[in-house]
Amino acid sequence: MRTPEGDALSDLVLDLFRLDSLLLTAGDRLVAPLGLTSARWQVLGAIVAAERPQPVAWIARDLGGNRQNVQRIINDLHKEELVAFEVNPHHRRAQLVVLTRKGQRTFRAAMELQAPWIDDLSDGLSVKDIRTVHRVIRSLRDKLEGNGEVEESV
Amino acid sequence: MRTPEGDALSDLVLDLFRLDSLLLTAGDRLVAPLGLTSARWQVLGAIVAAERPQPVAWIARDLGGNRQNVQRIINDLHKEELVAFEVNPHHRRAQLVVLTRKGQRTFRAAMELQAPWIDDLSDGLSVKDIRTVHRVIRSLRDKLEGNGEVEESV
DNA sequence: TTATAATTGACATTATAATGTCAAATTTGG
DNA sequence: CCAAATTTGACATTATAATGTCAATTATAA
Repeated sequence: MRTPEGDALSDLVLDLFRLDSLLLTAGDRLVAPLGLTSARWQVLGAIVAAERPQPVAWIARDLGGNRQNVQRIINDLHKEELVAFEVNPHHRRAQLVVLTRKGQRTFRAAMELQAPWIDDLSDGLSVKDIRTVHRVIRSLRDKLEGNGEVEESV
Repeated sequence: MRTPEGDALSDLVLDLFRLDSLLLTAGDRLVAPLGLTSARWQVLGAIVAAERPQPVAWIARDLGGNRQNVQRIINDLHKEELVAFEVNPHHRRAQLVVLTRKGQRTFRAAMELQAPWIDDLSDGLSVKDIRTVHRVIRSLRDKLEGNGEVEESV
């Protein structure tokens, strides 16, 4: 009915869902003392990771999340003064999102909490296997992101 | 700051989140014609996977989801006559959840849609690598589920 | 048996996420 | 320069998920 690869991947998917939910919950617990959640942490991370300040819609695209939700999260972060908006020379309405001092401190604190936690979580695994996992995950991700775009050759 | 394993795992996590969300969305699209969603499909799967009919709370535990949400989903499935409740000889209130004929047909139809889809998704990957991924995922899952229970030896 | 704790479904409330629409602003193509 | 398409943030609505509480029921232990 299915290929051996399809079977193996099928077996994997449910555990993947479960792991995802466990990671989110663990992340929530980890950074709760900082007033963060997994979602907020991820948004801060996307802002840090970007080379230059971006408007909300771009950050949402980077995250693969939907625009309105990311907007809400960033507005929340703004209320708590973790991010600020800067004038965008290229767009009057779409302001650029940057971390405030407080935002930088909070993000750094989160990463400092993360280090021992992820070290412990990875204990017993080999870098080689983790890389294999990463490669497969990326491959699946890429395949799913190429939304069946059958590009018409002009 | 982090071990090499911790670093590698860190790199992995964000892609894992993204993949998860892509898989859920793809699943939603796949089974939408059947009136299902990823969440409903998963609940049906848990009912099928269990050896014997279970009350809602047990299914929720199997799924690692929260009880109230699973209850809501199962009530929805009940309204659409995909599941039915049976008297539980061991508990007056906690009825046993079973699939109706329609539920069985729908679940089977979902799996038939899934087969070619997952075959295609797994194309290009080796069973060996997929199994490695599964093993690592399971290991992480187990570690996160053992909620720091420092069992006291009596 | 009795009392104490744990489980379970129902209900209510809140939080988060997803979807759709709109007007302002920008970009694109001519 | 102009018109059409796209992007963007704001807003509203709905859907889904999470959290807390309660009474009924069952399980456990004394």
